[in-house]
Amino acid sequence: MEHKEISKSVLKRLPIYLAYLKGMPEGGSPYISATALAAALGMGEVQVRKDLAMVSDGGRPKVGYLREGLIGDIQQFLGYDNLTDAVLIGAGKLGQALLGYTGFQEYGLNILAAFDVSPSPGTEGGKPIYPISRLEGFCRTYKVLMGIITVPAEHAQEVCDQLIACGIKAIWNFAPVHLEVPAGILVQQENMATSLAVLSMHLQAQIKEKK
Amino acid sequence: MEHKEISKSVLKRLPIYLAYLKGMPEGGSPYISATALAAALGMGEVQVRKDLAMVSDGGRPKVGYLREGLIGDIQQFLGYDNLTDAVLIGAGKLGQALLGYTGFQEYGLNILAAFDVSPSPGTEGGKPIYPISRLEGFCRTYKVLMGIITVPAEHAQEVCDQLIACGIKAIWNFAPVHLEVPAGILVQQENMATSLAVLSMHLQAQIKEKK
DNA sequence: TAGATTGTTAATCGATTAACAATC
DNA sequence: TAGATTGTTAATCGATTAACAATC
Repeated sequence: MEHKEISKSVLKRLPIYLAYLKGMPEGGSPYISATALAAALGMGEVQVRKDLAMVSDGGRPKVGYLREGLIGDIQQFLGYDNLTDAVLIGAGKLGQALLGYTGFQEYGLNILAAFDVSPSPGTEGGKPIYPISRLEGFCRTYKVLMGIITVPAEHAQEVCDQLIACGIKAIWNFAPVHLEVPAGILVQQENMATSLAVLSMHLQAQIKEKK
Repeated sequence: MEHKEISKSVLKRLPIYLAYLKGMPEGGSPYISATALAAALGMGEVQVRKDLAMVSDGGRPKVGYLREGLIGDIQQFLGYDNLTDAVLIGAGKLGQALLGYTGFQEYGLNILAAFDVSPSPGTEGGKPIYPISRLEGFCRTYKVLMGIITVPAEHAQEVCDQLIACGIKAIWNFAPVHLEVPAGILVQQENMATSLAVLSMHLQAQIKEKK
């Protein structure tokens, strides 16, 4: 299916559908309707239908989508069928957690190695940890396009600049700072504080209500 | 300042302003304007001004906001001035990373303890790890309202149900599954797959362009 | 004063939702 | 056929942006 223009909000919902579809119990019907998917995920029926129509044309009236086919279509759309190689900078607790997480393969992400200013020698989850001095050579050799930043906030910009100098085009930033980058480089900010703010407000409202 | 109705999108930007304001170098002007803040963060000038107006009335024409005062206003608005106690379920890599992260205090979050089905005895980052059997007693004793789920996807719903049974009102879920909860309970989904999707699409577009 | 900045009111934009026609 | 489901077109809603008046 040809890609139409797609909004960021649709893009963010696709992995949610994908996770649900993959997690469905085997043995049931091989079909799933947008209606059923919407109900299971607590989302709007029309929204789901529209989203699915954007990535797949396998929908059949009265029947719905073939589950397997839909999974394939979403994966292909998201580019999960060809793995993206990435490097991770900062092998602290969070960095190690990400390194050790085996689920990223399913999302098309393949972390090749980690880099750290003072790497405790050895590997983590089967992935090597190198000194940061070897970063550029590594990135050039393997033509790495994605970098994951898990260093403390105060070093994030510096690391970011290094990654860009190494030819990286997409950055997944877990440090709670805004990164300044040239045009053409995408920064995806993973901001825990943002999520916390939403939760915190909810609890405040709860507590107030109780009074 | 009295709280007006606030949209989720504003709520998500406030912590970003806060982080920047806190990280500003000392010694400069004690004032900061919405204009300057917008420029530094690469955001719309009017948007920032409107957001700030929502949480503070310390803005003075020609001068801007007193940095200290603005920090205080945002923190108060987000409820970061009184700590929220939380429990964490699932002391795997990710759970340990969160337990060990000292920065949450700044966001008003205080993780009291972690729980796990088979806890390796001892503590992590000064926080105790208990067997899950002690969860309910603990939550009741300390009147905990927030739970953080870092267990594998297949156990997330079960843990979620337990937390709710313990009186928890807000859940921060790191497992990549949709949680079914009764009304009045807030689930904040921390979905890495979502961020990855955005990055993945960007790289695909990049690669295509190159051809 | 002039100019930078604030806060507000109106216009635009985009995404979600509702209504409906098409299909098996 | 009747009914469930699809996909599309139009209406609504909300958030962002633009224009402007107010202030020090």
